[in-house]
Amino acid sequence: MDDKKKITIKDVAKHACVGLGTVSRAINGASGISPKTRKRVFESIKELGYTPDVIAQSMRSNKYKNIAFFIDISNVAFSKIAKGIQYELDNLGYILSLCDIGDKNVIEKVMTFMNGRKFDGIILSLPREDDQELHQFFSSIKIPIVTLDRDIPDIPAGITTDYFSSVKKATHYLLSLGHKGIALIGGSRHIRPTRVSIDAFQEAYNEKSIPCPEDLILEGQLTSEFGRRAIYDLLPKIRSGQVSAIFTLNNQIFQGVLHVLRENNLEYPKDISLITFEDYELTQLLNPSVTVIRRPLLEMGKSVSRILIKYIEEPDLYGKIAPSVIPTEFIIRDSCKFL
Amino acid sequence: MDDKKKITIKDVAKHACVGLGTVSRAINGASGISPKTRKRVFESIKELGYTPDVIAQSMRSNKYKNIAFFIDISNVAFSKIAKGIQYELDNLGYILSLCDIGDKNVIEKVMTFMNGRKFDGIILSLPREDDQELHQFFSSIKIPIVTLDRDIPDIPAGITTDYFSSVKKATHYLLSLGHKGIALIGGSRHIRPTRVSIDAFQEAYNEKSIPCPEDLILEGQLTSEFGRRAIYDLLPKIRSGQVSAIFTLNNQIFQGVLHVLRENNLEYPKDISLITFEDYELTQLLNPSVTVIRRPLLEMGKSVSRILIKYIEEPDLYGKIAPSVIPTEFIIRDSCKFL
DNA sequence: TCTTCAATAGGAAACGTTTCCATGGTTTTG
DNA sequence: CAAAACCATGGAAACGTTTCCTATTGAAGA
Repeated sequence: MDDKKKITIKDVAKHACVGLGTVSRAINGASGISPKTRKRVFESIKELGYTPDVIAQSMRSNKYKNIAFFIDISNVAFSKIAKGIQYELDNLGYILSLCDIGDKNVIEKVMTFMNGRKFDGIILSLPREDDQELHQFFSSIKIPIVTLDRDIPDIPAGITTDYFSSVKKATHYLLSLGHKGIALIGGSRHIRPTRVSIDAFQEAYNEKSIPCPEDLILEGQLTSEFGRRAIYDLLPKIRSGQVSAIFTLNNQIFQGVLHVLRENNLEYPKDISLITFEDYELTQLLNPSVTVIRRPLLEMGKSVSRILIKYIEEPDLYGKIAPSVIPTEFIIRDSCKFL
Repeated sequence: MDDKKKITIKDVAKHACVGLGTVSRAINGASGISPKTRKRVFESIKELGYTPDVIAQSMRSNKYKNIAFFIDISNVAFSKIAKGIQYELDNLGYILSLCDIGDKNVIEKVMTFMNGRKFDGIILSLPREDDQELHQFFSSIKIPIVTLDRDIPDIPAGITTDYFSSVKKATHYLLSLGHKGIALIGGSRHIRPTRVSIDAFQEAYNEKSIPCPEDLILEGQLTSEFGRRAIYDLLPKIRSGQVSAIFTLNNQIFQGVLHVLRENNLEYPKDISLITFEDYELTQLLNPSVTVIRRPLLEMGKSVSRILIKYIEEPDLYGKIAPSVIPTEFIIRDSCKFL
């Protein structure tokens, strides 16, 4: 009935007997308006049931209250990170728009997604750090961008997870159990988590003055396929006792490894010791349970959002805030045996 | 340098020596423009590197190319469904905006999320179907809404998963193995998947003329806490042999159950047989592997998106398209024993 | 050849805000 | 007490489109 016409700022102005600008100032909490008038305006707003039109607001102000998030949805970490991001953005009054870059043609996906759209900021978790085309594309965008655990030139990191200390601790743990032949299966050095983990792995060996078996550091992709292939190649060395432990750097690789071990009737920790990244239902409920490095995924999501929003609201700070360093945790369970 | 000013439709018009309306018509593929002119306009667009301003377009056209998706992010099904939705929306030129309603205050979350925002449509996966407040809120919204596997008055279902036949098949399977005391642990009857599953469960018993043990149908929430509590109460009956199989209706309940079984040194399938909903890394990699009912999550996401977009683009059809019926699959693995 | 009609084109108005500028009133200052 | 400074206020202009109305053109019909 009475909602046949949309209520606009003009109606509010008329109802409160003030000018357009005054209503706008009241809404935006701007200065240059007396408390008395502001109160009157809010009364009219309430009485008329007025809600600002966000599109019209965006049009004038170039603020969209909208954040784009690029990530590989297939990673188990995704859900919890997304939950953290959504939680925090909601608190701060922003919307989360999601783009999956789990499949091959990342640049194409990114470009069609961004095409003509308006966002206030971007959270980026790219599958590799050295893609020139992508780097160029994102450099050409003039809004705040932060990475989630990636080192990309010209794009500040929102958060940075401290893999180094836990990986070193985990490696020391294996060495102290008597393992010498530890195979490390990860992504590529072009991605921060893997790169840092490899460095820590090597340093752990060095600190114990044990030569690090470089040929057991297997770089590939963070997929179960790569996990399967890698472990398959290792089977002879496992059987000969040359390799007695496997350290996988993400859940997908871990799952691939586990599959092949099963197929070959190899049991852990009897035949092989296991450590992996990412603590989730699988590592907890497997029997025996699996020793892991845990990242606080929810907190990572919240943290990265907070930094991005700060950059958006204070553009002068852009790139000047040190990324939050997120601690990790080494959790010993039952998947490694004493040699 | 030359990008100090934004290129607008006016610049294109000037460059192509045509009027504003003509450029607009060209962009939107509208009629009333000759092929020759259209070509010239497109040349200018390309030459100037013009991209339409989506905000200004939205302002005039009331189209936003933006879909809101409400779901409990903590459910394992979420990732794959989201992947399917994002994939399809991307194809159709829409953006996916995500809102987590996994925590308690659903209505509050929904309202702050929607507050003043503009979407073309909504995909809804509510934690219960009988929340009056929510129902009222969504009824007051005048854009297309579809549910994901929920029966909610006045809101058409986008898809509907066929639980009935697989649950019946699964129950028959257990009965044929000699199990009589099967405990069914699910959510509440106020949610379609659980309701349909209970019906199928009962019918399976009836078809075999075996009295259905109504007291073993446990309704609660789809959480691991409820799973723990339910199984805990069942322990005496398991030990006495009164209950020999457990059928859990979602992954979170299943995980809770598994935890308690472990804590009590009960092994499956030796001490208890298990069947659960949702096929994922855990059910595949557990040893023994777990017999499951699988839903094609990716396809569910794609399907529901397609229907929603159809409703958006042809408003006359709203509510008139029968929801896609999504089949499920019963996969027998090693978690049930022959009594 | 003149009239009619359809197709194409141009551009003003409108969408609902924010921002800026001008105005008038009040307070401060010397 | 006059001048200066300040503040609240109203409203026009602008943001970049789409839509509608009007004008022009050329073809078809008589």
